[in-house]
Amino acid sequence: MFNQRIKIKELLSGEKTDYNCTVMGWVRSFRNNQFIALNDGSTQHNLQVVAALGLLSDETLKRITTGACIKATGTVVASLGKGQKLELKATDVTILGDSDAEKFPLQPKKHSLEFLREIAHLRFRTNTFGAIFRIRHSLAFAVHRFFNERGFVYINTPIITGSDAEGAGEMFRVTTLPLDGTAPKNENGHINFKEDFFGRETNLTVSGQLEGEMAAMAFADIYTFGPTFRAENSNTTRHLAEFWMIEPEMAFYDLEDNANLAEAFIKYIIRYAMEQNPDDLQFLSQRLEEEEKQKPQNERSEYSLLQKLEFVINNDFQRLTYTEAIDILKECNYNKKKKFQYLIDKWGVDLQSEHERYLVEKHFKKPVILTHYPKEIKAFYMRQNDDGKTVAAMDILAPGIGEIVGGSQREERLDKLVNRMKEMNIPTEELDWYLDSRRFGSCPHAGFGLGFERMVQFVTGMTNIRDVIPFPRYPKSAAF
RNA sequence: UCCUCCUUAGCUCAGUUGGUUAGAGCAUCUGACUGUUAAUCAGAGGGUCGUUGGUUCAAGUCCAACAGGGGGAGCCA
Repeated sequence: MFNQRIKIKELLSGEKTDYNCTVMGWVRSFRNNQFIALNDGSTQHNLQVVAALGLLSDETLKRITTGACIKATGTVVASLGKGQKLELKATDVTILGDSDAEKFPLQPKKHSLEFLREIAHLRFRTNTFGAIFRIRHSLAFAVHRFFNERGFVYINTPIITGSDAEGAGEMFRVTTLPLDGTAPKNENGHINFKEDFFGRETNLTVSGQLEGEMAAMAFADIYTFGPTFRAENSNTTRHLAEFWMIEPEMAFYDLEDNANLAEAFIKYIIRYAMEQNPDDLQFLSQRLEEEEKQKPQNERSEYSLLQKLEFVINNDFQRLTYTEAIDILKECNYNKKKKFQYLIDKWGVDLQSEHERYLVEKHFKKPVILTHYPKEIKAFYMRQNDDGKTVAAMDILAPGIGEIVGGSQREERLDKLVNRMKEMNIPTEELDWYLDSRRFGSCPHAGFGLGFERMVQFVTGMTNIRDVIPFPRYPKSAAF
């Protein structure tokens, strides 16, 4: 009966003392041959297990090492020491799993994030990653809660897709055909995918949006939350080859409704994490402040992580159009003094990250919702505005992260959609099923995609996206 | 993919203008101490200086290529 254990979070949050219980967890440090700092992942805090001198054999004492898994039974008492309110006065300590002190890579000291990334299978056992993944869980849970409260239907869109016409990025091929050159060929000498498992070319999904739109044409409000794959050779702190994306799609929403939902959604899940994980956020906030102290003064941020989150949930996001943004950028000192690597000279250019950062971090100092982009730099399915130049697109830019949401009102008018697809050389035959939604009961609708890891980055303050997903996948890396 | 920086003990780092036997803290091991908070004190072990090639009387130190990592850019969420 292992489940008679009490979780350390529950034990430490109680006011009650002088009762017997059993805890199980992993040793963080062992001081003075008496004091075991024990963590079971339920909370940031360790439980101090006190094994009185003489209670345990020398042989057992030697096996209580950093990383070892133990079971401790005893009495919960008010602590005599200063660092904690409660502690467990042990009557018995059993070793469940040894951890060779000479080989276990984690020590009771600070490790670099780079080193921990190399031992991703063990980094869950550190304070920092414990906090990150408990917060990640809360955010994921809050995603479902938010949409459920609003009557959205959770739709699972396919991970293996047949459509290769979305143009959302490079894709990973899915096939069971042999790679040694013996794959069946057709009369042109190309590989004959009719003989492949699915009888056609298939890939891992780059977005569930098109399928999501089909469901929105029946349930009105839906969302997806699943893994997404991009085979781009991106080596940055904000890209992964495998990441999780949330894509709501709403019938009877225009661009403004869409932006309102996105803003409310982001604030809701941040607030939920702040309520559920105050200790974890406090820890990460302090950790960042210490890191900031290493930096020169002018590079330090004005606000702590907690202050930043507080500010975001209590203030409106700044909304402006692409055209307004270009005007601001054109007139700003950075542009005039040629501090931008890419100078803003004319309407129609795509914004570089330096421009997005200027708007968000220097000019407005808050999250920004940019709308009405030129149609040339956006996807085919976005609704064309009456000016003939722009589409009803919407990007949300977050300080320190950049684009966290990309969305739009969708083009619901069949003729306009087909024309745009032809202009952009997107084969309409491949997406005939998608066009059916515009043939049969089409309606105004909108949606967006939110990169879950980028959201976790924003809330935890982690600067590298590889540190907010348990086992990151990126070019030349799929260990574990 | 491009630009840039880095690679010295298990970890974090120092190592002078190229010059004898490459150092520290933590970790590990041995011992001491025992209400400690990354416990403390004493001692010990631990290195193919990322790899390969080059320059030189002499390379951890200079040069080149490759590998791995960080940061930035592009692609985007």
